[in-house]
Amino acid sequence: MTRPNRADGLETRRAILRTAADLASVDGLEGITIGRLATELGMSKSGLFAHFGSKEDLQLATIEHARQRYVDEVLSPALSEPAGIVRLQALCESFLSYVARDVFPGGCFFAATMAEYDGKPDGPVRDLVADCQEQWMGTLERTAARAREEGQLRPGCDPRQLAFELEAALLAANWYVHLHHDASFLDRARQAVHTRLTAEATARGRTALGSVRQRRG
Amino acid sequence: MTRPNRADGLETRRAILRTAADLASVDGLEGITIGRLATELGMSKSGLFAHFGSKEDLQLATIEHARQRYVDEVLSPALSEPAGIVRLQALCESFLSYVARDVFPGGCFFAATMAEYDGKPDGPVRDLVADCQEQWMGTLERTAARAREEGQLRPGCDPRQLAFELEAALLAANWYVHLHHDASFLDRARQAVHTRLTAEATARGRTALGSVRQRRG
DNA sequence: ATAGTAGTAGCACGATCGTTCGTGCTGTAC
DNA sequence: GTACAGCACGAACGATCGTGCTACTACTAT
Repeated sequence: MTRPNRADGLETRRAILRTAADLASVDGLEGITIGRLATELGMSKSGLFAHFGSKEDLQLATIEHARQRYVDEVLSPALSEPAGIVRLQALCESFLSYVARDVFPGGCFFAATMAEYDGKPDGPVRDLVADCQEQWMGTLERTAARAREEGQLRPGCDPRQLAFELEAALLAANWYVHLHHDASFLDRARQAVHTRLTAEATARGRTALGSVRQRRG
Repeated sequence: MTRPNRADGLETRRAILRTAADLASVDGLEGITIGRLATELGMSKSGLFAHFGSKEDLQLATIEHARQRYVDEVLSPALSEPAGIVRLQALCESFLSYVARDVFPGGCFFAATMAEYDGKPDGPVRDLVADCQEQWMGTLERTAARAREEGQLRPGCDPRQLAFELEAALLAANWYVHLHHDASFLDRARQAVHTRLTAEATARGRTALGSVRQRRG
């Protein structure tokens, strides 16, 4: 049995947040309970609670933890691809892979929390959730805009509209995969992304996408 | 003050379910509380509870009530349009209108409950929610299939894929309208539906869609 | 060796959860 | 007029909620 060390606090805190994020992806951020969380981690309610000033603080910290996990699992891999349409495609595929890999047990953490808070009145938690969502959509949009600048997308293409439609397919896949226990919805989303991208792509854009596919195939 | 009549039971039950569905669209079906519901309706917890054998029964009844409202507000209006691509378009527009009209205060009831239960283990409530979702997607799919039979959609068009992509746009609009308090996402979805339908439509299909648009001015 | 600090546990609080029970009122049926 | 069914109520149950307060332990710094 390891005794608590000087630096165990941060370690414990991390473990709490990891478990909290996992639980929240299933039961929602409001569904998290200090008691359940403590039981899950084999510690006392009060011991756990002492790491946070309030449940709201815990929720906010959980979101930040999940954001970091999202960056590591979805954003970072895709950012190694060249900016433009290839990266845009990579972002979509990265998200679908993240869903397929069950990075969070209940599906995408942010999809779950967005759905949980979208009808609720404003508040710190809701605001942070909305901010995360906005940031992700912004990434898609900026990547699409860059692709258009590179001449890979039609000049008339609306980056925000394209981001909206891509994100819609990704979100729908996330829901249906879990709701119907059917991973084939990931391929439906891939199909949708492919259709949408090639429809908006210029010849140069299609070439860029094609060369990636060849490099991988 | 009205005294209870012989038939007041059903009336009260209906009022309970109406309020329960409204609350659930905001806070989720698990977020419903007998106490809050009773307070909201100005009656006692026990009096309310007596109408249902358990909270789960209340949840199931709430879903059935919401399903009826959905039929009235979304399905029925669209079913007066001629079968095929016109009806498919009408179903999408009907859904967007239903979101815009705030039929449920927290956005689409079924989007909210689907998101709430998609990561949870099976159970009667989850199963019913999944069934509702499947039925709606099935309606979109069958309508698309019919449109293809009518020669309004390309022979190579996959009705289920099309239904998935349309539904994705509708769902995304539902989330973002409320999350960002920005009704313009409804137009984003309209744009997506239009793009998708015209891309899959034959000349005959486009004519059918066009004549409707003209008829409406 | 001593004081101080970080981390955890124990215990208790008021509130609220879903649920049960007994009671009373009202309108209908005999 | 009396019995009954339908409906709602208040009180109370054990459980769990978020949140404090106190005490103990292990480590660090002096």
